[in-house]
Amino acid sequence: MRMSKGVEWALHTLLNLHMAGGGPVGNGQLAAMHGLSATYLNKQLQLLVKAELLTSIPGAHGGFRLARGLERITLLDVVQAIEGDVRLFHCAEIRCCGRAGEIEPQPTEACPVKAAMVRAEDAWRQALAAQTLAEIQAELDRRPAIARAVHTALN
Amino acid sequence: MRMSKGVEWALHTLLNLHMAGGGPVGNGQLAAMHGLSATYLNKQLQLLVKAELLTSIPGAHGGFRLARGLERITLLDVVQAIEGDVRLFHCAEIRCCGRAGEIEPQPTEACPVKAAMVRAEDAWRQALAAQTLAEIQAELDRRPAIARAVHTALN
DNA sequence: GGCTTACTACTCGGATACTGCTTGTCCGAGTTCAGGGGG
DNA sequence: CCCCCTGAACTCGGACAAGCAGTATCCGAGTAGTAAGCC
Repeated sequence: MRMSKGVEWALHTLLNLHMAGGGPVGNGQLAAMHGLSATYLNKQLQLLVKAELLTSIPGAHGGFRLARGLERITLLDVVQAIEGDVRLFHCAEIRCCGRAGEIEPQPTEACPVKAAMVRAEDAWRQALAAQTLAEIQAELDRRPAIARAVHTALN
Repeated sequence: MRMSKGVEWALHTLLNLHMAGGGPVGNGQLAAMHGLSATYLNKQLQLLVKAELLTSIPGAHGGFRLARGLERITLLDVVQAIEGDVRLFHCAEIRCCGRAGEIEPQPTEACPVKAAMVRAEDAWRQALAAQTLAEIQAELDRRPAIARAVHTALN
């Protein structure tokens, strides 16, 4: 039960794209920014494109660009784009198998175990959806020197 | 990012042990209850023993027994026992690698990305810790016939 | 000199191997119970 | 009749394979810029 490291890569890369200023930035530069594998980062960025968080510009001087402002991108958007299905607990309905299935073959009500786990996961998802990348960027902006350095490094 | 199915197995088995009445129940019977692989279920139950949620009685007529009442077992206890480390997001501190590392080699403050993800996970863990198995059992007790059937099946 | 055209370099995008964890299985150590033999 | 001993059956416990998702990599398709050639 470990989240893919692609999520961390995607989050930092989205922030870097914002600090870059809006112009398209190539995959190679974005990877070099954090010493990542360029080809694998590309895979993650393609997922972000598919989720319509990024737009890709092919050809020379192409690259990736934010599809919308950071204030319109939540943590849940990023996690969902990279991980796909964000459900942690998958109920296999084992309560209807084996001897328990003989007792109650057709589940008349929802599984209480599943319901409890879903409640907890909803709290997680709501917390993810409540935080936008703009808020994280605001934290980074408390040290403007870094933001400026990133900007020059990517331009 | 999928939770081990051992969590579902453990939750249902703990509830079954409660309905069994307190006497030790063998691993084979517990597995047959839901048509599970007995040997693999045993692996999960050993984790619960190590977490002190269950006690094991060796020898003939032995088995597993709840170490404490359901009202003192939370969902977080079970998830933590099976999954071990319950942190979903592992920050690799990539902000200090590559060219970004040249800008800020020594992180003076906590990583805002990590902090945001941890906040969301804390909401999840709190929601897990807030729900006990006794509350789930209360839902099941709304149909006493099933609880009785499980009791007789395990005795 | 200006326009067309072919070439090159660079980009994204999907198809292809490798690794580690989850899942599943097996066999051994230990304990309890039952039955038989002896006192 | 009671006690002891031996055996067997059953249990847990850890060590040993198979499958699959995550990880990493490579190569092809496409586009923009550039430079040369032609009008």
